[in-house]
Amino acid sequence: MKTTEQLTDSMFYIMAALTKPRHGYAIMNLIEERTKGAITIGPASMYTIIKKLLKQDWIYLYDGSDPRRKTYLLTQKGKEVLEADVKLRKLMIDLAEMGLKEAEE
Amino acid sequence: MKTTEQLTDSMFYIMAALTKPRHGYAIMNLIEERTKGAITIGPASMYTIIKKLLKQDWIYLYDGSDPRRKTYLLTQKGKEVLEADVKLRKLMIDLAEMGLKEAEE
DNA sequence: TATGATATATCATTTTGTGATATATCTGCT
DNA sequence: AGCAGATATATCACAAAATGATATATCATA
Repeated sequence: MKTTEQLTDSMFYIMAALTKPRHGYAIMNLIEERTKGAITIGPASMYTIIKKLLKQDWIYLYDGSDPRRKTYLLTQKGKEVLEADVKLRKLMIDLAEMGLKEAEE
Repeated sequence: MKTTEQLTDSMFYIMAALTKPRHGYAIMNLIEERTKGAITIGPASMYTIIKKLLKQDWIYLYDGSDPRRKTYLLTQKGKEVLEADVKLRKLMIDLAEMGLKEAEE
């Protein structure tokens, strides 16, 4: 799938959680809670993706004073990328729903 | 990312197009058109994923009489999987939007 | 003082996605 | 008739992404 700059699902979920400063472990729990366990991101994925997001400058280390609780936050650029992604995702969801409705008739 | 049975983005896009009988090439074009080129799925991804969806019984060969135009359609199971996925995706989008709104204040 | 929760990290493997390429038909143009 | 470009499917070899397993260390509490 090629896009202007589309996020993978995991990236999306993590970035969606980083509109507020949070650390990796908190994000994992947040996602699990909010989706009632339907979506789980384990530590391997979590920290791998955080690294990637840092490299892209979509998130930054908000508070690293305590190495056991490093919080991250979206950069301006990251916020924009997330916003654009939300739009695209909404579009595809609308289309899927339209199709599903039709299919029921 | 572990989920009950979460679709990857590409799977989602393709399945969303298969609420009506369509063949691979048509799906590629449809996705490109509908997203104004923002999302592109090339032939390699397309036919690889179709195979996978067939194996999962989420789609089936709707009309294979013309080998140059094989149309596929969601199975009942596939429809259910897609519906569940739409719900999850909507949930995460809502959360992302909520966060983004907060972040602007 | 042991147990479970909190927290981060990485390696090796698996899973997923894709660029390149091949093949063949069909349509419209000259 | 001959050719170009669109239509359509397919696969291989590689790249990118995600993850299970594992390791490490701290903190709370029973």
